[in-house]
Amino acid sequence: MQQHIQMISKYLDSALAEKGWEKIAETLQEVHFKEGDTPIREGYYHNYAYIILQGGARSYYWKDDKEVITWFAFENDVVASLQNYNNKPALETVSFLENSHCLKIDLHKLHSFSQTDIATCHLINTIFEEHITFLEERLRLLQHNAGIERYLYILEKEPALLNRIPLTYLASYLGITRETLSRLRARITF
Amino acid sequence: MQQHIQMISKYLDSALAEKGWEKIAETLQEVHFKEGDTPIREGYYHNYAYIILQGGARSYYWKDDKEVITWFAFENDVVASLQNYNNKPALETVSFLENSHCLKIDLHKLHSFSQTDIATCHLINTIFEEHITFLEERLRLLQHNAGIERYLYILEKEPALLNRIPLTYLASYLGITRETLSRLRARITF
DNA sequence: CGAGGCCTTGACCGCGGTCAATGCCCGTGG
DNA sequence: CCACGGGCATTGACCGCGGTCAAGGCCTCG
Repeated sequence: MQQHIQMISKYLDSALAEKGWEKIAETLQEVHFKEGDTPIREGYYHNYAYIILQGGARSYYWKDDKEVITWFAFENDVVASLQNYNNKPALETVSFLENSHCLKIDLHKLHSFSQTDIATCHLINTIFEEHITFLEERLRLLQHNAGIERYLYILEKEPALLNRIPLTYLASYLGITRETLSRLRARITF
Repeated sequence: MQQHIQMISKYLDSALAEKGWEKIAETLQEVHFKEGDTPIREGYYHNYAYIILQGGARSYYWKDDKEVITWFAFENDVVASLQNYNNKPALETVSFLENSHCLKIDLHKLHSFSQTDIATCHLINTIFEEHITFLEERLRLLQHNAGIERYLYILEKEPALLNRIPLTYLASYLGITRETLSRLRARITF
């Protein structure tokens, strides 16, 4: 199980320092997903979160008849629905982009550990905080920036993303159409 | 001090059930702000959060030479900078919209209580969770909705907002210009 | 009564959405 | 080995939403 803890490299430093992962790490199980697998579905309850050891996933919801992508997750990221954690149906669908290798976290156990184990409670705090930082940065990007600035932001901050996802997904993530993204890219190249 | 706890009505039910507020409540102090007071400033450290008992505030940052408003807070809302909580300079400025009456929370104490007191740790979890829900809803609003839909959302979900803030602020909050908001409103009225 | 803050309205135009056609890459099957 | 089809990206034509700049109206306060 120590091996699992070592794999959770992203939260390792802060969490192990307070022995935060030890309790939940004992319950972790390794699982594999294939490209296209969709463990978490909008409107449904799902009792697990996942840490991606190898692979990638995306989260999206349906607006009118189109998918709107809200995030991507890759190695060392946590994949979960906050609603599921609170015993409610998910608001988004999570689908794997690649064949993936994950650690499975039981949400009921995590929730109940956090009631009595302060280290687990801190662990959740850390994950929440990181998610808030991500969301606030994303809101800054979307609230008052033109399409070109949104794309340049990805080029600068997440260039690796371009090699792992279709541009159609990136466009949705940036809140623009695939055609507009295509034109923005053409503008930059020449 | 029990009086303070009773005033924190928004988090009272869940928090008091686990005695979450008791430790930090002993350190709360009542403070008053005047319209225009700006306790939290972009780039600066500020050691307090506030619960608004009466009044209102807004948070914003500077983009180019314009203010971009990220949230409003009124009665029973918590006003704080997550960066300040983590001992870093604030990313946003918080300014009071009205003469306000607040409870002041010492962030250092809150942080240190949360290290040993699991109830305080849960309290922070609750506040973080609520903030995540707020941010995710806001991202849905901004990522793939036209101006008119954004305004209609406020009309439906937060109609009281219209009576307390200038339309210029609302426009910024919705990610559009004041002129566009004005035209949208004209379209709806007739 | 004048000044300033806030909202509205007008003219103009560029960004970005929609619809449709075309190009490119690659896997599959004849 | 080549031909076809499907998935994805690009490009074009068109146009409406929303940004910018500027002017004008309304209300409040000094």
